[in-house]
Amino acid sequence: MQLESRIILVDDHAAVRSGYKRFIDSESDMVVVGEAGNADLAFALLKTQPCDVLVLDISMPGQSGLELIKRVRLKWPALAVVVLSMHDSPVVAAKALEQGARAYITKSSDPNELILGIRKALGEQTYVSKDVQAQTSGLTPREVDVVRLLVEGHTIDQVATSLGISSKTVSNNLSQIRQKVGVQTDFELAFWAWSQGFARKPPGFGE
Amino acid sequence: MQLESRIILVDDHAAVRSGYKRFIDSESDMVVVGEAGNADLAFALLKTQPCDVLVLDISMPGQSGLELIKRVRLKWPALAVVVLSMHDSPVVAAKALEQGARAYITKSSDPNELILGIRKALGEQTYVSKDVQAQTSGLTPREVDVVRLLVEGHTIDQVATSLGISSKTVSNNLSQIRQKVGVQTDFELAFWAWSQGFARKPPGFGE
DNA sequence: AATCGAACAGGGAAGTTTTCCCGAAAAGCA
DNA sequence: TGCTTTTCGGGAAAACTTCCCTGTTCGATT
Repeated sequence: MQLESRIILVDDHAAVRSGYKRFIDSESDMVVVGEAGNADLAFALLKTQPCDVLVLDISMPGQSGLELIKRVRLKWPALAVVVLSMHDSPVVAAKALEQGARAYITKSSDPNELILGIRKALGEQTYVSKDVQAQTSGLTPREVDVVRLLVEGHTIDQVATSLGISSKTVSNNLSQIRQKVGVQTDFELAFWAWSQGFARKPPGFGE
Repeated sequence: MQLESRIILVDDHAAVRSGYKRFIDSESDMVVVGEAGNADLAFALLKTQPCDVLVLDISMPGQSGLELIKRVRLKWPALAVVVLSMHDSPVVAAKALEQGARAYITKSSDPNELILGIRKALGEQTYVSKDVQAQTSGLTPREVDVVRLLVEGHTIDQVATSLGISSKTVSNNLSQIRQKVGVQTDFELAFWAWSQGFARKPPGFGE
């Protein structure tokens, strides 16, 4: 395995690509090795340029990103595909994942969400950006943050530190989450989160 | 689906079979529809008698139960197989599950463990009797009870009630369990338990 | 521009739980 | 029949949860 994960960016606006490119390249272990402005160019590029992750906008003129995913997955089934989208709709996200995408990130998300999505995709996990997850779960984006970190095995204090808020607030959040989700115990919450696709497995657990 | 699950019992001691038969038949939704004293007879019986669960001793004269499982699974891959065994060894249990058994129950277990194992097997879940689970997990049998109920979504009070002990004790047990397992939070414990095959999913969660 | 509602952060206080420590009864071995 | 492990729970201090309430911020109306 090489040091850096090679990424190809597909988006019809060159300006958007360059913004994301700058951001991705600033990650020490990721590098953008190619760009394309539409589905056909992307497909052609993939034939000559090996890469680890394909990041693509699903709404492009010409062939849609969704179709491109399908085409790409037929030829390179193992390639990690991360979808960028303007829409924060759970339905669209579900379609993308159904088509074989590993992550679905809205463009209005913090760019770090894209990085996180890429990492999850590289690790063969799936990821949906916070705003979309908030909708499907009925939680607020912040609550999504909290529950995600918690079910990954972090303590309340660790979550508080990593979010830069007090553990009192995290505690209050957790209460609210339990309320909204309708569970009594953290065990139930863990399985709920799991069934929602929040977290696959906490670090260090097999199967 | 018929009202009663049809069960075939395989064990070389007729007395043992009749003991288990009586116990199984006393369950309102289970019925023993056949018995066999060795692997070959069992195989022959299966050809003529449709059934839902095969309950068999793995240590029998002639062809071993393990080999019978393999043979049976080749011909009826969907049949639920529950293994009865004298050995409380995790290694033997693992071998049985590897061969395709859904449950592994020691003969020294409470007969209710067998019933539970049959139910889990019918539900396409796996199950290992408490004494074996205690060994693989490093927990005491009681702790296994507690963690099992908890991760299935019961509250501490519910667990206390259903075990007939005080919730103070269950709390103390849970602390001890967290300690032994080496986890900080209930979320981690949930996933640990899951990875150990303690509980599949709590009631009411899909996928 | 002013307003409204939702999300977010966290303090206070009461109540509950956890944790740690300990002792006693029961079970299980040897 | 002793010896060890397990089980059960009390007590006390520490920690956490819950409920309520105050402010702030921010995006969306009107």
